[in-house]
Amino acid sequence: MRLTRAFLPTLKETPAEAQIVSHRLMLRAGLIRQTSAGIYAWLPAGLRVLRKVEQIVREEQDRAGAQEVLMPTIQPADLWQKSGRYDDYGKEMLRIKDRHEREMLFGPTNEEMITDIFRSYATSYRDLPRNLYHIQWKFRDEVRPRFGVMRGREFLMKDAYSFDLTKEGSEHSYRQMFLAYLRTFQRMGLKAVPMRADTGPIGGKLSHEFIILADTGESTVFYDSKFEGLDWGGTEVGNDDVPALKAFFEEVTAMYAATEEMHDEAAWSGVDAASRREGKGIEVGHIFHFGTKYSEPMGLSVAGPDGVAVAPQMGSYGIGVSRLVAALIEANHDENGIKWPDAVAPWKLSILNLKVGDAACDALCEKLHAAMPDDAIYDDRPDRAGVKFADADLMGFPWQAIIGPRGAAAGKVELKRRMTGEREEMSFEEALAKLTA
RNA sequence: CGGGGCGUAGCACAGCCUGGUAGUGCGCCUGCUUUGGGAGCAGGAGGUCGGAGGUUCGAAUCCUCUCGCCCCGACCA
Repeated sequence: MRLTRAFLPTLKETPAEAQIVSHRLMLRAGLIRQTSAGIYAWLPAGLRVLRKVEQIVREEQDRAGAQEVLMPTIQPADLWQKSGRYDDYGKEMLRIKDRHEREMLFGPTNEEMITDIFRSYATSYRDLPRNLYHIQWKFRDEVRPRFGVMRGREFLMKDAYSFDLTKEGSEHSYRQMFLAYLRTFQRMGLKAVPMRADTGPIGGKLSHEFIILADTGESTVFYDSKFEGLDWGGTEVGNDDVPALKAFFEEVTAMYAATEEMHDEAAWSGVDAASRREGKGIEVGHIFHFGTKYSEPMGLSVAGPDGVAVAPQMGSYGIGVSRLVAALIEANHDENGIKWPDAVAPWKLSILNLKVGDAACDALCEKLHAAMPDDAIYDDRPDRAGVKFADADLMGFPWQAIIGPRGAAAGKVELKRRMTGEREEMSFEEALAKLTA
């Protein structure tokens, strides 16, 4: 993509409404545009990041055996009247009426709807277990939306729902998601720590929040430093290997991790002093086991092996996909802008032509651009070098190929790594090999 | 939902107290010079001052109502 043709508006100054760094950078780098309080339009660069985050989430859900569906944003009120939450949910639920005066709502979550859908088809214990998820826009009419997409009213969420015959089965489903979440966040280059959590209004007993560590995070967290070195991606635990997954889960949850609210000084003092860590974090995921809280009132039951009807055990598993985009920036930035991890960068590379019009520069840039048409932004604007450096740093492309008259004459490309600031001059071929490795 | 603040050009702001017909910087357009970390000079475009009503000869400015947005606190992916 040529910058002279792209819709990638950057701002030199920070819009007044933005308070936190991710919001400021998202506005300055042209990722999002506010349309009203807590509601944002996603511009090309922001949308590409959102899609990449979404895709990683999707792949790890699939890997864990969950199956994707897509439920609507608008739901009928009667589903919620059945579960009893229509009244409980309060003003946070956006209620609307259609032209026939039917009561509808913009879904804040989907327990009712998925239970209703599943109920229509599941009749036997042989239909269990199942785990269904979707990635869909939600709306919660927050009293005070703030921090950009970190706490918007409209947000993109992945929510999965598991159905099991027994409590033991449901706990296994829970652990599958637990591992999937650790893998998901790690793939994005984030350090995530699972913390035992309050179950809140959704109900149930078993619940964990996933907090990613970022110095600018809102919540204070206490955790064992062992979390920092763990590699979940390499954890080979089969989805259906119940004892192995249980052992894994118990090993991880045995390590101390708690948010301020759940912090236990007695247990904390039992952790080796040298590995006690206190930091800031952002909640990006939350998983719950809640038994028959929805299956019973919604009338979901299947015939058990003995022919007796059983209400399935359920769990729900959320990841704030749009919030993750902001969280990624909170965890990866400096004074010049965003430093996208490779896995989620909108484009892998920015090609900086420092002297548009110079035959050698133009030729080398075009050649590189042609080699990576989908992964590169070619800054072919007739602007000064400083402008291009500033914008490339702001937008946070993992690699910058800096091509100026001096190097270009010798066929040399200077590669800069945004994350570390390292720069190195090399031949075109070497550069291309590095970039496509 | 309680408390506070702000709406003036694409962005950041001044002007308002003390009414006299709108300004600065950045950005944008044209030209010349410049050219490895947000250039210089010259010329130019762009705003019914959030909206409605009122006071007044005259309202960005004073009054009333209204809409929107932001911040602090209680709640949440």
